[in-house]
Amino acid sequence: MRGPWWQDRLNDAGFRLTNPRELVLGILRETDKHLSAEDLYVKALQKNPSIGLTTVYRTLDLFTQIGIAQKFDFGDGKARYELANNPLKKAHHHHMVCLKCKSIIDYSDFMKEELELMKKTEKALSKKHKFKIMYHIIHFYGICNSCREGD
Amino acid sequence: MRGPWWQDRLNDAGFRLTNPRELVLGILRETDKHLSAEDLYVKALQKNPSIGLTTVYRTLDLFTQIGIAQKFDFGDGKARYELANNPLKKAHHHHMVCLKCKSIIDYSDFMKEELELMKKTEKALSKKHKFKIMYHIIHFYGICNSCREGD
DNA sequence: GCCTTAATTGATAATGGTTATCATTTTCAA
DNA sequence: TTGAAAATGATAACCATTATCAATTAAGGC
Repeated sequence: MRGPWWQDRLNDAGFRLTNPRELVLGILRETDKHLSAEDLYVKALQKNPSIGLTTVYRTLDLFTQIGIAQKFDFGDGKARYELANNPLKKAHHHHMVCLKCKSIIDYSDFMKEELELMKKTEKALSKKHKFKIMYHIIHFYGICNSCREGD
Repeated sequence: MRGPWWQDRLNDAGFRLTNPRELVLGILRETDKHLSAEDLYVKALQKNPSIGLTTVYRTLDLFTQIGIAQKFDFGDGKARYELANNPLKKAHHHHMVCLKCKSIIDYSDFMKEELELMKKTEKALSKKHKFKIMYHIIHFYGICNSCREGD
């Protein structure tokens, strides 16, 4: 019997869909933001006061490795996570990060062209390096408008 | 009087080209690897035993903000740095990162198409969001060949 | 050159996100 | 039901990075 895609993904990779994992997954599915491990832990506590921070970290790491979630680093010292196929998110998007204030802007311009190119590249790289690619990330780094004015 | 590009970049941004900065820059220019702050510090110590780790961090941050260097996070807990225009490096390249062992593969396939697309995107985003873009990053995340076999 | 002021530096301590450890609990299959 | 393996959670430890602050250095005006 096949379940929802994330369950299949877990099972196929040889892992169990446990309560804590389901909980974290549920939170990821409900938001359209980039949540940190701490963010997720706090939200998880509200639904299950016995969950541990370590488990949240472990779960996020697992999700990332099997392609359920994506891990981001925006340079502010803590990692952020997003569900890979988030129904609430604009289908596919990327990020612009301010090197000063670490603010993040999502954008989704030129996605069609970009997706094509990425798909092509991904295919070639997978083959060439025998690499199982889970996801890709594109970041533009620079200085945002308000930080420039502050000079 | 204009000096080399990095000096101009510093001056134009209102900063001085000091000894520690010149030292860090020299090390970045001599390598084709992704060095961590610690790596750079150790190398710097050999040439100037009085340099401080804090200064290395500060210098790298400064270089990143004014576009002399690029900062990378490959998920192993420490940031890496590369010179923006490194004569030793393959002109333009990107990275594939293993989510398990954190190994990094540089690649430079499809660079022509990619550069075109990025340039176009960059232009549009800069204008739309009044964002001064210093550099972009493309990462493919997945599981490398040897980590897959280890399953 | 000398002086003034601001920029820069470096030693140290503190911060804080993440991971290691390990005993306990849960899950799945026999 | 039962036993082995997987998963969990509390705690301690780790370690990259940043804050602090007194000391040093650089640049421009005189």
